[in-house]
Amino acid sequence: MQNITIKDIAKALDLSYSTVSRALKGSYKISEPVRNKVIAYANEHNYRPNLLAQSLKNKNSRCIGVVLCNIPNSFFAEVISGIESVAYTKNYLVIITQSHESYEREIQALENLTWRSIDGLLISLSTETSDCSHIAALHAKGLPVVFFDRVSEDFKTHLVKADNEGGAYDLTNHLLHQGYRRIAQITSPAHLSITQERIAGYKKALSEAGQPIDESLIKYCEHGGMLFEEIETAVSELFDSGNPPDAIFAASDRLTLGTLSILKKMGKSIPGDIGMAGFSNFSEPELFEPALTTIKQPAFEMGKTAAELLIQLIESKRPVTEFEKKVFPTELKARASTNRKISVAY
Amino acid sequence: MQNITIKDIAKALDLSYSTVSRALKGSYKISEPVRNKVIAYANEHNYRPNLLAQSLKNKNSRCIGVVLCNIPNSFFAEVISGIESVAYTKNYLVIITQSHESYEREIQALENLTWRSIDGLLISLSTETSDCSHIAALHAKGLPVVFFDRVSEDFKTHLVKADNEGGAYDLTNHLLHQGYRRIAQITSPAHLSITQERIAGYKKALSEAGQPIDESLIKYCEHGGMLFEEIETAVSELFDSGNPPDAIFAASDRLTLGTLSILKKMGKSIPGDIGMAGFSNFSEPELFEPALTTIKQPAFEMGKTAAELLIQLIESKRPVTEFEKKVFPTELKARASTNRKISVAY
DNA sequence: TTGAAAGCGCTACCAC
DNA sequence: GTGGTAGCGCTTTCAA
Repeated sequence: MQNITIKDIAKALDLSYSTVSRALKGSYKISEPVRNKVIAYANEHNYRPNLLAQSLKNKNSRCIGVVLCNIPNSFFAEVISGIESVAYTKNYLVIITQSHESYEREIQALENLTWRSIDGLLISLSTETSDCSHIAALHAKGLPVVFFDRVSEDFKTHLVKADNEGGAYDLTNHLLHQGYRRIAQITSPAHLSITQERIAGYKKALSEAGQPIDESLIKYCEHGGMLFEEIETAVSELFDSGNPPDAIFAASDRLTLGTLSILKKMGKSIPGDIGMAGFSNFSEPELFEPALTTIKQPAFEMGKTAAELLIQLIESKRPVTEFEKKVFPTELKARASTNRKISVAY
Repeated sequence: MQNITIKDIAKALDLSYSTVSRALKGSYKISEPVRNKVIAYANEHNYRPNLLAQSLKNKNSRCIGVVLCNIPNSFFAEVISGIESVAYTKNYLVIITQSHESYEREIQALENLTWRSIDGLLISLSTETSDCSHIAALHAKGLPVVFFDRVSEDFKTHLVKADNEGGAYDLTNHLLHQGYRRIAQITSPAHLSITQERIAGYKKALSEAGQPIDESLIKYCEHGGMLFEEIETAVSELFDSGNPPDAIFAASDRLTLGTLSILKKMGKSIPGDIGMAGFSNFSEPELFEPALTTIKQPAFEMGKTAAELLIQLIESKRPVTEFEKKVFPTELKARASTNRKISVAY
């Protein structure tokens, strides 16, 4: 497992360590022939600088840390691909850690990452996180941070998110156009930015259509659907109320699949008895029964942009003072689950 | 971003570096009072050893590298969770890299990982990989390696896999019991261990049932379904032959979803026109139309075991000479997609 | 243009 | 038990 080192090259070529080091870095203060000789030898013997030693010396690691709720989630899995695509070309390593929607584990993940010395952080907050002081502390110490998806507006840094309000607005409008009137939203905890935005878009569409807003139709899942039971509770509360909804709009990937699963178990006919749609990045929503109407976020692009902004921050010579807030449009794909016209009883 | 170091502690407590270092490691050669004093001071000032420095010195990194085809795949996503669950408790960091089913990228990923100094490697081969000399080189240099899922039998090391033959056998048997007779298999490239095993199980079941084996019913997808077109080609070849199948068995997650999608696009009635089932770890296969019969692998357990075996290898004092081959049973879940009795025309 | 040497933070060997 | 010191591989002053 041992690689050739600068010392080996120096010895072989009868040069000093520093000369070799400089030649390898392409310093101008080295004569052509020496530089060429060193580089040739290095290539020939497959020299690779020891990153650990470099990092120790330079106090950087060429690693970026990612904290998100969980990998199997199709939205985040795509985001990761986006992040990796740029990290790969810029020669950064991506270290992914999962918070599993727990504030505790988010803190642990962060500690672990900083302990391992990362050059920058990409984070999407866990559903439990309302206090961001653990992140603020790192940010204050100078760690570059970029938020994506579930962001905090309290930081002077870049933000990457989807147009959650627009997506929720589009989806609610679509449901209204299909003739649904009592539209429920099953959503994440109220303190999350994404929740607030998705509710705002929903209310905006209802208001514009002259529809009443019934707060009892909005069900918050405190663990973002990590606990299947909380989705079950939300759904049964909706149906057990005297005035059940005629459509459900689920505000995240997990909530969407969970709700669909519960509705089917209850024997509800979709889209006849009830319309069903939600935010989801699952790759094949048309395979579901019924094919699922979704709001899709450009997850790959979001990951890509977040990573680009972060690396820009990391590599910037002078302190950055202008920060961007990138908002990506979402895409509504109407399918059978909200289409009363092709409704089939089964 | 600066943490307190051993030197700071030594200075503050008027001790030597080495004493502090030893006290922190809980060495027996340190007097109680000194040790306690050091530990108290360290805790109070939130001392964290610099891992980079430790790694440089000890020539280990407490990182394990993982190479797999791609993260969004539900099987691998679960495997990752399993790996992380043990890495987390053993205090290892998991670095995941994707080969995207490309031999080239697998080599690059491996180079990147070793350059970053990992203590051990968990790998599932890409579909393109038939020559394992890149891995053999690292293994020969002393890097602990554990194969999972798509393994190579050419190494003296631990292997973790599913009972692919048993799973394929069970599924084929199930199809036979449902009355299907011309059962096709859409599968990965022939050189992969998983392919060979899944075909063996399939053939065994057919033979035992006295059914003929028709090689033209086995379709290999050279890229494991990464290219949607190769699945389309496979399916259309099956149907365009004079003698089409009455059931299809897809041998991986991606192939299963791809095939289902194509059959639906073709307007085939499942399970009436054709039965459909496959290997898949997708979390909600009952949401599909029709609910999908699957062979599920214990992905989490497999990841967990692979990581445990790897860490055992890494931490073993003496050279390990006895290697394990862990084979995990698969689970057949029969659902509507292979059930002719509840077949519905639509 | 090149070389010597210090030091990043840590561990381990050798004295005492 | 404790302290001094060398060295992991690299970069970077400072001299020459």
